[in-house]
Amino acid sequence: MTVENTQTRRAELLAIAAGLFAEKGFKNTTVRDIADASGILSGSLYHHFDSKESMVDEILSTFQEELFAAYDAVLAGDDDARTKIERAVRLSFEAIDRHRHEVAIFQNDADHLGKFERFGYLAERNRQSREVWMTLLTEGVESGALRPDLDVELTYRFIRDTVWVAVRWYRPGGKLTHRDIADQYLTILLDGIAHA
Amino acid sequence: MTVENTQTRRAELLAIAAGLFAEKGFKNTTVRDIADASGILSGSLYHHFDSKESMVDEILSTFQEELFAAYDAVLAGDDDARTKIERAVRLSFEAIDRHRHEVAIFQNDADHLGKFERFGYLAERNRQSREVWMTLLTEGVESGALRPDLDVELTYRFIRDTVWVAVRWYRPGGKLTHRDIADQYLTILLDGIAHA
DNA sequence: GTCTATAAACCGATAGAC
DNA sequence: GTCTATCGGTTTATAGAC
Repeated sequence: MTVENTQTRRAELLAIAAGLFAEKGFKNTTVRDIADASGILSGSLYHHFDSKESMVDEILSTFQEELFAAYDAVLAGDDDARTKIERAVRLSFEAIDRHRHEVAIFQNDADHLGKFERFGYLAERNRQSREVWMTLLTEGVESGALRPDLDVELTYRFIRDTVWVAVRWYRPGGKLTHRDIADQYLTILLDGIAHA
Repeated sequence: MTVENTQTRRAELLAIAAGLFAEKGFKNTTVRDIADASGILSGSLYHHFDSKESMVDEILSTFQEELFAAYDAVLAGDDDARTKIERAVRLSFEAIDRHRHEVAIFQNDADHLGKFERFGYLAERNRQSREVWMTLLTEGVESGALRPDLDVELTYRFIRDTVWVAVRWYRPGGKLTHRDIADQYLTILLDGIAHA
């Protein structure tokens, strides 16, 4: 088998594993589940990967690398504060659309996995995410785009939670695109649901 | 042992189990974990409960009964639409404060448990919750309290998600009380974060 | 009401044939 | 690259002594 096909097979297996991890949880997914879904036996998986842990490791680290590169691009841009916040929110919903398995795994299992040394980068990424949002929100308040009496820390948690938790019900190909949902969420977040 | 003490012991064991289920997840908590934390051996737990499943069943059903009685009281009241929405939100944060283990278990494990017949009432409670919020929001739009162009279905999901997901970081005795958090969340939800 | 002891099933992972 | 076969450990749950 060529190098290309080997890497393709590896990616295929990881995609199958990601779907199962997202659906059932990491601990609740057995290597036999992954092997069954892949049409091979459990022992054969160990030709491709060291362990079940190394599979979820590769899934999460690859995703996080791509996600944070996108956040960095927003931060480095020269848009005003409000536009940057909008871009960061839209980017997150796009990640849910394109990588919903990875987002779901991160949401459901990162806390537990993060306790092990091997997954220390997950906690580091959490800090990095907090820094991105706190920077954007503080800039927003200082520039007058956001209400001056805002509790920035609480607002950060509010945005983080509301955005990522949408992975629980969002399905690509549904009535609303990820762009529609981002629009609606931004309207509520910025202007509220009360009648003006 | 008296009936009172027997029931007290049962409640003690359930409280210990709830804490572990909330922290590590239902599947990831072993009966040995529960027994260890209770100061007895795993076999002894089966004198009190049929199975691990029946423990989480009792924990969740008891909590849901109390929670939905509270929602019903809000619906049955004669407050205006906006006040009812505020009361329902505050009530949810109070539930997170008083029953955070139960809320966490519901958030993390209800989807998976709900697939089994025994836990069919979880899906039924979800429908009931949706009905409560859809009623409140529709009433809010029709009375002019909420923006007329609101996507009610999406707003329902937004509120549901944002409220319950707070159980991930809220800890009683922290800097902010559950009342403080409800106030801030309602301000953001109703009026947004943008500068007027 | 708790303990001792253990059954029966399931889990992650390995060794070696093909 | 996959299969056969299996090891060692863990899990839920049970039976019976105390």
